[in-house]
Amino acid sequence: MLPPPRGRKHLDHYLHPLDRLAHKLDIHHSLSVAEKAAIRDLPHIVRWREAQSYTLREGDRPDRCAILLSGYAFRHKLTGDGERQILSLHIPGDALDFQNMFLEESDHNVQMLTRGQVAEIPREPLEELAMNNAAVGRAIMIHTLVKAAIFREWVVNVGRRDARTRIAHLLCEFAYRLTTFGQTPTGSFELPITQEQLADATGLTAVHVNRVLKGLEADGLIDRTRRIVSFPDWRMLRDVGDFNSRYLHAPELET
Amino acid sequence: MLPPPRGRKHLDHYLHPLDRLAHKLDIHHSLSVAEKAAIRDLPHIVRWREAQSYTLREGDRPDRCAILLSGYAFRHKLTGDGERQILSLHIPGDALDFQNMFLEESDHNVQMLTRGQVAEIPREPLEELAMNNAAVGRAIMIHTLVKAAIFREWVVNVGRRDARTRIAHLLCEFAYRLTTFGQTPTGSFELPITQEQLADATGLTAVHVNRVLKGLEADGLIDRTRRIVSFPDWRMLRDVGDFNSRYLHAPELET
DNA sequence: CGTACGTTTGATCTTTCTCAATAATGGTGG
DNA sequence: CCACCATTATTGAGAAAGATCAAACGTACG
Repeated sequence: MLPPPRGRKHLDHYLHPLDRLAHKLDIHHSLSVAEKAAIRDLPHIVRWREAQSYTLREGDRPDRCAILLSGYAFRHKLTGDGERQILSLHIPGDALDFQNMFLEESDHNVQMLTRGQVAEIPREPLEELAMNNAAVGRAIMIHTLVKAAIFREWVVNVGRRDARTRIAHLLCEFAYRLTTFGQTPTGSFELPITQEQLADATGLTAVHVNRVLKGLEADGLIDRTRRIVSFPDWRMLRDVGDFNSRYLHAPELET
Repeated sequence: MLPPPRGRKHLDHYLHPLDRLAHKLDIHHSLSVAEKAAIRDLPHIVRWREAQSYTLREGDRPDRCAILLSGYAFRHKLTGDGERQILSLHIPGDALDFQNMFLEESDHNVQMLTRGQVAEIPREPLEELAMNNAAVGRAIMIHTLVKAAIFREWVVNVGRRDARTRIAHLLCEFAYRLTTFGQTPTGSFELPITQEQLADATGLTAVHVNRVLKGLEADGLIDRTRRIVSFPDWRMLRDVGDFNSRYLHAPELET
């Protein structure tokens, strides 16, 4: 699930871009072939985005919704002191801002974590489809509600868990979502994120994140190569991270 | 905005119960008279709920949605260690679980903070109205999105603000929501919440909350009488709490 | 091969937590 | 209205998780 190296052909090349979205919505609320086709037929533009580039900024009033097709993105907000809190991590197939269909002004930022592709759908036709096609509308509502459930779990994570548990939980969530919704084969997972970003996602400092990661590694819970993390023992990490997947409202994982 | 004393007539007596909901939805997305009437005509049962009683429990699969009519409620989740994190506070007119219309299993608990009334609407007719009446559907979507925006702000609050700012922010949010959506006259606000609940909402301990509250009081930012807090200087508290109302997507306040 | 960015480590400091005891408060029954 | 009980608030002392500061080390990439 790493972003494609520049210039190399990516698997996605063989899929229609919006199939990613249709597939993800379909997992929570199954859609007919016609409904999936209606999604695929939405007008859209596919763009490559560089790492760190902004998809959305606080205060913007965008007239389109972005769907992440490849690579990773994250959502964040800044405090008055300029401190950053990362609010969510996004994987291919995620809608980065369905919110824009209904709220005027964005209250947060969305930024690419890695290089990747984004499909931009104009607000109007997407909204029309959502309102006129009951199943699609329902699927979008469900997607939104699951995102809200994830925000709630993040409040718990940051508010009531210690550093080690917090980081383990974040890693578990990411792995779980990748396995359930992504094209990733089961087994090992990777996350190209800096320790500073990890700190901003967990409400810690980069220095402390570093120490916790080393601790998890020393205990055999994670393996690290550069900015990439993999998990040799899912079940153990899940226990350490106090991770229960109920809030993701997704099909159970085997493992 | 305190809950009505038992046995005394409450103002609400003179309103149709679901007007509260219609009014709140109307603020974010204006509804016609007919649309508001359609909401009012939804089948429902009004119940009194005692303080501390549960409206919804994690794991439940409810077949109705609850609307808070009077009193306050809160949403929370427990960690594996049994620690509680409060996720949101609710004021009259709030939908306590629109989520139930679309997701099977609840991933959190909702509990009454004070005694109050709740209207329960069966899932089916509510869902039907939402799907068939575009404006109502849109209004419900917006209500859901604003709730999600509030969860995001809570992640920021708990993740990246110090104790004093955190508590001041929570108080500001509550006051702002009451003023914007409630029937409360401007000026002073009250919140019947224990310090332990405040601690669970801010990711702190009750002891520390106590110290912070005394500090805020000593600095003239809040007044306290028993479990009730009021704010003599809104603007100052807003600055201390790093509070910016953008995320509430509500009309600006005068003050 | 030098620069910029990210990681690692040590030493020290602060906020916040923990534990424990005491004081208020609110509600209840008499 | 009063005494009693349970909950909540308050306060102090000590401990600890995590933050801060500062420096050294790696690595990627132009």
